[in-house]
Amino acid sequence: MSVSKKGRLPSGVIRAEPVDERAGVVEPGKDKQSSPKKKKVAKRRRLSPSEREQMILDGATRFFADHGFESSTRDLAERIGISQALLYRYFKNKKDLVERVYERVFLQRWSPEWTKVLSDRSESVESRLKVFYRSYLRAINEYSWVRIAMYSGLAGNDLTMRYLHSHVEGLLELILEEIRVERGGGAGPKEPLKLEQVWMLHSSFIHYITRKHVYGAPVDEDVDSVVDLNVHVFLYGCLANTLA
Amino acid sequence: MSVSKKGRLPSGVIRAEPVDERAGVVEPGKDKQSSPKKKKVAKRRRLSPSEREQMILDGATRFFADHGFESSTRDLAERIGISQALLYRYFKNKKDLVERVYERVFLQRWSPEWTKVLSDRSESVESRLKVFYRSYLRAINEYSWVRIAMYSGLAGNDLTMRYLHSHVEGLLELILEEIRVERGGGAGPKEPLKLEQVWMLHSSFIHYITRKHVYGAPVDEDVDSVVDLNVHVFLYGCLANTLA
DNA sequence: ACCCGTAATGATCAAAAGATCAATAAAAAA
DNA sequence: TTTTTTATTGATCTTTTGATCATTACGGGT
Repeated sequence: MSVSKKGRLPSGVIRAEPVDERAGVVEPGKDKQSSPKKKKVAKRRRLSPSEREQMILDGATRFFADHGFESSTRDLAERIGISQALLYRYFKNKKDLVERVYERVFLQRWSPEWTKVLSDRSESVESRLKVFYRSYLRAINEYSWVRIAMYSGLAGNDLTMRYLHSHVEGLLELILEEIRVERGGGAGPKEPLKLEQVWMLHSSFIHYITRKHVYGAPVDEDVDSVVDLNVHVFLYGCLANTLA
Repeated sequence: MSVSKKGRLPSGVIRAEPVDERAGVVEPGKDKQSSPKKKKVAKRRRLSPSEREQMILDGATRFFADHGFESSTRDLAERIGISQALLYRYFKNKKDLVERVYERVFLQRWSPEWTKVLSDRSESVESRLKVFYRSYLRAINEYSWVRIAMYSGLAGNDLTMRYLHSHVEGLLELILEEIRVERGGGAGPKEPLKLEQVWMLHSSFIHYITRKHVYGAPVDEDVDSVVDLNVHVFLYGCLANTLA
């Protein structure tokens, strides 16, 4: 199943981050013929290896986010505006390119600040959670991230899954602990708060960006207010549940 | 990128519903040779067209859920235990087969009861929500459903997205209305409950099954208690938020 | 303006994958 | 049993796709 030349995006998906095709290639005065057919006659451009590599990674990230990692290198090359052969000068093979895209998308997007924010007991847990999730969503509420995370999850990519899990789970355990501490020695808890409950809050945000970027659904675009509301509802719900 | 013969499942994914390979083919007395190599020498079996079609659809559903719709018809045929050519006797082409899988997975799994349950004002909203979500999860908390929904969402399948959306959104609006009614003329609401809030509850369940079936993460397996807890937390959280 | 190193490409190959069809062989009909 | 029907398959065709390489031509250095 190949990707047709035009209409590359799945119909129905609202592109959250429009990116012009042939990203990076500027090409000012190019009107040889007014192209009766849509034949690309782009003149060959030489870039420094590092520039070209970045351009390819950018294009590949977006392209794979759109169509998944099973799409062909030919379509990818066309999308970037280079020859297919060139891909293999910069990447050993397709698998290698895919790995690089994974890294690029995931490993760069984690802020060590988050642990600090969540641990800062001079602020209320509610406040900390709001700050954290605003920041967290600013980091991951992005077309390529969401879709590639989903594609790689479905593909069972070990690196991705291990990464997503250990890291996220760590934060959630921290959150759990902080809530417990703030509840403190109050009236005896009816039930101890469980990790699965913290997942409830987290899930609401993950699925929020999934609806937006995977299902192309219309969502409340005011991310911050969604964060504040969900955190608030969650905390007070927990209060009602864990206290007598 | 083909699917290797052994180890078809993405490593790391915990199969929630183990299904034996070559589903449906029983083959009682088949010990011609004790197969020095894993060469399939299965004797040719004739089934009625309807039986065979079902078998193919079953196999395809599971197979595509595992590996996505880009996987080859050859691997699919091998998995089912038939020749690749046979697929094309029952389905015009691959696209056609995929469509049938979509239908099978989605269109059959909606219960008209849900609207009734949610509308029954002789019960509390909390009780109704718990009953509904227990039933809803029993319907969709299933490996094939979750993964195919995700694959088709990523692919931008129109049918799927329209289906998921209009249907689900309808239920959520109903829930929203019922909560508003139950809140009724109490102390003036601080803020009117918004649909995005109901999504918070819904999301927690969707992501719960996504963690399980897409990311292969360990989750609290007691679905009913997760439902009860999340519904409870959500409702009391809303109460705190919408009432003065 | 002219080299020349190398970025970039077109041509090409082999394997994979969708699709077709004549030949085969179960199972029902005779 | 023999015949008939048609479900099933192996062989094969075409297209797609990952990957390679000799050739081309851009642009910095002189």
